[in-house]
Amino acid sequence: MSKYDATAYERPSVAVDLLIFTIEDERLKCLMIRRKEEPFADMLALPGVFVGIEETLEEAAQRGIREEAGLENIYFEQLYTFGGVRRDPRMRVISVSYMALVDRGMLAFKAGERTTQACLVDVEELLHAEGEEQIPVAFDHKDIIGYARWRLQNKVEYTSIAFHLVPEEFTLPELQKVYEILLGKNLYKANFRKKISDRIEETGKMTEGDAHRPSKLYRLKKSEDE
Amino acid sequence: MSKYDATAYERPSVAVDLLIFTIEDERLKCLMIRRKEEPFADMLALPGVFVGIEETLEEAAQRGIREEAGLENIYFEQLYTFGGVRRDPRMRVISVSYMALVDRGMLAFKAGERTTQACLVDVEELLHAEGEEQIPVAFDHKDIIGYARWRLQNKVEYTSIAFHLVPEEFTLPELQKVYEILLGKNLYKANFRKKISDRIEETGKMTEGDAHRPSKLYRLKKSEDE
DNA sequence: CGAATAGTGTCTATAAGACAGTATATC
DNA sequence: GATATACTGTCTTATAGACACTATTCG
Repeated sequence: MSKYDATAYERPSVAVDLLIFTIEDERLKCLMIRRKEEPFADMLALPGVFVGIEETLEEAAQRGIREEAGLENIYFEQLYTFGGVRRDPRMRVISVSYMALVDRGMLAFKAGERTTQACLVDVEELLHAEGEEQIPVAFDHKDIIGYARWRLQNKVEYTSIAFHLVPEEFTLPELQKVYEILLGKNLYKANFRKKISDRIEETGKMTEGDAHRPSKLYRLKKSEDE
Repeated sequence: MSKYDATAYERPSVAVDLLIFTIEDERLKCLMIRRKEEPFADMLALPGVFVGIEETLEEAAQRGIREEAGLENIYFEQLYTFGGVRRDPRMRVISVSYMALVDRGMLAFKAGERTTQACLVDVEELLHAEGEEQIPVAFDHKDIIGYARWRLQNKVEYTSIAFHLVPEEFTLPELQKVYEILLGKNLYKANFRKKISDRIEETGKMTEGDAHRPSKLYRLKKSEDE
């Protein structure tokens, strides 16, 4: 670091790309934007912002989440930094990706609706569709989503990250469904409950109005988390 | 991304900082450089290079490892990207950190010796020394090392990352010692062997010349790893 | 043979997995 | 009572942890 004068070098642009995940209709979805301009016009892309010279990476991510999704104070974490030379055909852009998780109820727009630009894209479809059905994705954003999907699956197993995808008060069947979606497999009720029992506490409330036995509402216990 | 013209913005510099870890004298050590210039003159710092405009992050990391440690083809992985606004008092520098692991035998310089600039610093000492004994570290590099230390401890538990810290052919007592150093606790021989038995294979060779029972030499089995 | 380190067998405790049963709403 | 979903008990299996024992080299 000491032997180079950075001012003499041509500098790349630094951007923050955002992966805002949620669960909708029992599917994992990612917030994406339909591009209006070249390159990749009319294709789907991750929302992102350039990092201001007086702004930390976290601040840039937070700003992006606010500007692109209208969200404040949601959970997010740095994912990975992508630095391929020709990721963006216009110029060199290094992209620090941040992954955010949010309960569907926090998102402003309604199911199916596409706001001016933003829409929720089914992650498995996007990643695994073949041939005709393949969804065109701009830049290297499909790779980024694939990496995030992988990390999410891993982190579900050893952290409480899944709790960010349900409301503050949730039922166990609801939470279990989120785990099943992220893990891609079904779980046994009894075992699931044993596993998470020490991370939750009862609210005293119950669900109402369903044509079957009501469910207890829980919340995440204080301490730990990630 | 589409609504901004990045060329209009002032751009940060992008550097790669390198954490090159090894085991020496049964201690985890990190390769560091004594700075000769301000800021932080005479303090220890992580080696690093600026990312060239036609160079991927991985290429920059690889180049740094070659230039600063004389190493080729060693294991490394991206760690985290640090983007605080005043990390470097001279200018805005965003640093993508890479963590490399190498067997002590691969490093050119001898124990205790300090090459022109490079030396091996005891990680626990650097992180936990208090008051008088505290080791002055430049920039936010102590935080970076602390983060790497934490990640290393986690990854030891669920990956084969520790194998990069021993020679290609190693004994189980030797490998166990590395695990103990990274985990910060002692392990039972029998249990350790059970746990890793399916990741290793015998070479057929044994250690020689010690005043006690010789030890079998193993190598990492193909497949998996991380 | 003693010192030193390498290597193994086995019991116990804890967690993961599977499945069957009971409970409580609405209609 | 039928249906639908919530919830619980318990057996089995796999894995982690603790400890005692045997093995092989040198001097």
